[in-house]
Amino acid sequence: MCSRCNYREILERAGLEATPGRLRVLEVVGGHPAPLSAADIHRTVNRTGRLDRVTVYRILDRLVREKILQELSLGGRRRLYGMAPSEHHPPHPHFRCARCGAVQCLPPGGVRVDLGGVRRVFAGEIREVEVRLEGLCANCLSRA
Amino acid sequence: MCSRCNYREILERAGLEATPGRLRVLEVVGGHPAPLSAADIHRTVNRTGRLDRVTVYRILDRLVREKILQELSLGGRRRLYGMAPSEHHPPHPHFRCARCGAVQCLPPGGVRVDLGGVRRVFAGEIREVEVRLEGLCANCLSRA
DNA sequence: TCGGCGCCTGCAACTATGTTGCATAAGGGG
DNA sequence: CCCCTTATGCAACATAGTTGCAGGCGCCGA
Ligand SMILES: [Mn+2]
Ligand SMILES: [Mn+2]
Ligand SMILES: [Zn+2]
Ligand SMILES: [Zn+2]
Repeated sequence: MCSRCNYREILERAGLEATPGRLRVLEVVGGHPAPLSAADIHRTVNRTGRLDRVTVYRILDRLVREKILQELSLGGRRRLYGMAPSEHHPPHPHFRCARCGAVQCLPPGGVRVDLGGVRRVFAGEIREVEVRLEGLCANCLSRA
Repeated sequence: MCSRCNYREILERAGLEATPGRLRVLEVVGGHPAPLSAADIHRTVNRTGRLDRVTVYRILDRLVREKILQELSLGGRRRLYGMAPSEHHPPHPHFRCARCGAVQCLPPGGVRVDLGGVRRVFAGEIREVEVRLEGLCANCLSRA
C-alpha cells in the first residue's frame, strides 16, 4: 500500500463504511506501481481471503464515483484502475506498449499540456485532461 | 465522406482490395464528424446494403492495422473508430462528456503537449500521444 | 432486548462487445 | 474456364461487465 495513505480515513471521509473488501481493494491498487484491471484486483485480493468478482466490480464502481480511484481506458477491452489524483498522488500520464500491452505510470510533471486553443473555442466545460502515450516499452525495444 | 479522400486509392495504396464493404465502412467513418463504434458503423452501413457484423469487425481491425483508421478507447466498453491522422486528417484531441457520454473531435492544434520531461527519463520509445478531455458538453451544461 | 432498516456481499443469470472456426463466394492471373 | 488467394457469412464461443434478488450484519429507536 501507499505509505502515506490511510485508507480507512479516506473511505470514512467519503462517507463509505471501511469494510474489509474495500480496504483490501485499496491496498492492492494503492500498493501497485501500475494500474490494474478488475480481474487483476480480484485475483490478488483472493490470495489472502475471499471476495466475489461482482463485489470487486461494485467496489471499484463506488470508489471511482467517489473519486478515490481513477478509471483508465488504455486500449484493449479492459478498464484499469489506479489511485485518483490527490494530495499524495499527483496526476501523471500513462504509457502503453503497442507490442506487449504493458501499461506504466509515468512520472508526474514530465508532460505539460496547453489547452489554450481549445478553451477559446470549445463550448463545453473541460474538467479533466488525460494524456496517454503509446510506443515500445524498454523491454520490447531491447528484444526487438 | 471526406471530400478530399479517395478511399479506393487509400485502400489500394495499402495493398488492400477496394471491396464494397471496405469502401462503405470508410465512407461512413470518414463522413461522420465524431468517432463511431463498430455497432454504429454496422447499423449505418446496413441501411443501404448488407454487411455482416463480423465482417465489420474484421474490416475495422484490418484498417486499423494498416493505419487507415484509428481506434480510440474513451471510457465505456466500446471502442470508437475515426480516420487515422494523415495529410487530410491532422491529429486532434477528443472530448467525452461525463454526463451523456457523447464524444467529440476537437479542432487540431488547439492543444500543445510538451513531452520533454518524459523523454528525458523514459527508457522506451514513444510513438503516439493521445490527449483525451473530459467534462460537460455544451448540451449538458445548458440543461444542468 | 427486540425488530426493522440500510448497506454490503454472494450467487446466478444475463448483456454487450468482440473473436474464432469453418464453409462458401468472389475475383484476378493463367 | 481453373486455381488460388482473399473476403464474407454464419454459428458458436469468449471476455468483461451488469442486474436481480436474497441473506447477513450492524445500527438505531422503541
Ligand atoms: Mn498511474
Ligand atoms: Mn477525431
Ligand atoms: Zn512491451
Ligand atoms: Zn453531454
